[in-house]
Amino acid sequence: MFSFEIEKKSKKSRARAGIIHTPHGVIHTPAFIPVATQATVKGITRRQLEEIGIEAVLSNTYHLYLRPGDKVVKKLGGLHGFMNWNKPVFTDSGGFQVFSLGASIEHKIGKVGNATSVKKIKKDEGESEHANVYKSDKFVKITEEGVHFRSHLDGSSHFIGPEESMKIQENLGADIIFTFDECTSPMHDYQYIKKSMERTHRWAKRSLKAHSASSGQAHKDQALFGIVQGGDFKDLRAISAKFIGKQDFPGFGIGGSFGKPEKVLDWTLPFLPVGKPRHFLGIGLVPDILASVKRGIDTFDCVVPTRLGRNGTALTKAGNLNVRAAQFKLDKNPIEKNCGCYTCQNFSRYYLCHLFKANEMLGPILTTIHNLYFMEHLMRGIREDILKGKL
RNA sequence: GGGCAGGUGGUAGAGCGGUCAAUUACACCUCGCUGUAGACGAGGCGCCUUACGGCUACGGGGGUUCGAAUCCCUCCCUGCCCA
Repeated sequence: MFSFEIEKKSKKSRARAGIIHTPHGVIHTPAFIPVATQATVKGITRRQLEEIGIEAVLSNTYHLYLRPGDKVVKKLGGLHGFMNWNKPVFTDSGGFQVFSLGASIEHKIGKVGNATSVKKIKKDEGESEHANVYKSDKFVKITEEGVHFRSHLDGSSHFIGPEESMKIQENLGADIIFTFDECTSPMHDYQYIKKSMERTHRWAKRSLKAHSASSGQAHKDQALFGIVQGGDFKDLRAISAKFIGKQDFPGFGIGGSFGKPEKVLDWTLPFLPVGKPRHFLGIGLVPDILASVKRGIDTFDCVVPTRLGRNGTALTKAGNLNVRAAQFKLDKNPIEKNCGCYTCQNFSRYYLCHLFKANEMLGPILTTIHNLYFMEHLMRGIREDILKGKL
């Protein structure tokens, strides 16, 4: 049921335009896949996604396992039935949460490891929303078997290893699923990242084995992508790409890229089979996307367009636009001139500015619509360029 | 006319002799978000200064004190109650 067809390979770069076929329809690549962590692209309805032209979304194993529970989702028709979305769905394996609930917090760093996004974790005085549950306990403990988690919802203990992740993802029923991996922190040293990568390789084989062994029909329809790790080290990336690349995966994910993603791709993509799709996990800044497509990436997922939209920043060709800024209070222009999105066709900056100031939920909704439209049309433009031989 | 209670930074509201340019919240301003613990988070928010520091401020005026947003007197104003 799953297949990848390359329509055109660029002669100017390693870019390619293709079509991913899944049991729930096709994805024209290169494509941006919006993130729908909790079985919803935050603030956006299915109709709005369809109007924008979104062909697939990416949900999350960890979050849905905790709530409402993967078995509940299965009972209600899998993710497609549950969220009434009959187009392709990806699920991340929960591997990213090993990082975002683990090293990201321990190292007190933001997800790209830069000093400006340092998060202050207030653990003792119940000052933050999450503090009262966790106190000083760690959220994550990693062993060879898998990962012991503490739920961010109620503090309860859980375990997810490769086999569990596969089972949960089978229940969720996405079209494209990922191996259980550990996404390492940029703050980790070489030795740790090497050790972690090797463990991720063993987990990849276990994921593959569990996936192949499953007798469920839903599982048979799922394409399991292997994930390459290796941090910010050229040799580790090469080792990881070679190892994962030779396993019998129908596609691949490149994870753990922080900072300068192009570099990681240069170290990785040459070792992956050309004919299989490559998904760049978590990457979605516009310059990164252009550079990545040229290096042979087919799909991306990233929270940036939706999170920025929700937080009042609109994507434009001229860069980020802070819709909340006082300068837009009387600005009658749309977010972006000549933008065909619903938001720009109907509303001005002054209105969006007001919605955000007034804390009205329509502000995040409209800005998210615009940002997703911006991304979708960016990708369509890129695809056109590849097909026309311009990129 | 009498009796109470009050007048603090854009707003609400702490403080009740020094550690007060003044807790906190909201508002306001700026910025940040890369496989979503995120409709979140950070910083700023009297005036001058890059900073050190200086200046003016807790209704007005006067006083006590080494020192007052804090105590006293007086005036003005607000609210409630009684005439």
